[in-house]
Amino acid sequence: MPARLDPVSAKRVAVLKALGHPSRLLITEALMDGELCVQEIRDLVGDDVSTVSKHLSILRAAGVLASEKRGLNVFYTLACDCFGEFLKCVDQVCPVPSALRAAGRKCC
Amino acid sequence: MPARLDPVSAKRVAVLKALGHPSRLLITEALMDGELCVQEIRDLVGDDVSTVSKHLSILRAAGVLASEKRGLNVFYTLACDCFGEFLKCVDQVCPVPSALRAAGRKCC
DNA sequence: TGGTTACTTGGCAAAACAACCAAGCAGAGG
DNA sequence: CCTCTGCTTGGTTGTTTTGCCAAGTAACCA
Repeated sequence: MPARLDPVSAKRVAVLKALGHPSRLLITEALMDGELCVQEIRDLVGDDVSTVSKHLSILRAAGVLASEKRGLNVFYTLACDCFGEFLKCVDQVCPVPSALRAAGRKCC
Repeated sequence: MPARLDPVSAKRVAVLKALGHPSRLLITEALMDGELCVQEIRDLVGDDVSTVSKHLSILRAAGVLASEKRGLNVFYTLACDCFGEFLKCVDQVCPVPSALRAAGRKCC
């Protein structure tokens, strides 16, 4: 990575990298339906608890998730309500044939 | 990756992973100002041409970029006009203190 | 206090990724 | 035809990531 990255882009990379993993995206998508504790997330993705915990750390460090400890459990939630909108944006970054774009059709 | 991913999420992961690299994000951001050929991109990121070419392959495979050969040059462009909107969405997936969210303030 | 549950952290081996060099390939122009 | 430029592909090496096990920490309960 020779080129220096400005802080804004660096934060973007952190978020994108955090979400660019099958298990981590799955976790984040699941949290759109509400908070989950680590065990529930473990059942969802099927990995070892330690692996899940590390995934969650990465997502929290990137600012995607927030966590709250209640009793013995740690509950994870989306840090931002706009994640659904974000996913729509991801889906719109799509391979539209340039012919369509040249014809003035927008993909979003 | 034990849990099977549905095709939609798999595509999302590909896009997010492709953009979750400093050079690749830099390239994509630069293309918002218009098409660039490989040499120009090489000057931008400062990597070896072969490295740049591989980055571009990844971005094209993910559907983020499109390429067109004209003469000796290969020009790369954004596959979708909505990339600026996408970046806004990325920036909005932010670490807002839960206190703010609890108070009903939306981050986006 | 000791035990149990829930989670995190450290450490390690396997896998994936990144970046370089070298070689190959395709057009353009002698 | 040859050569040169622009880009891609193959190969190698070094780094990063991933995922498991084991050990450690924290909160609850008896």
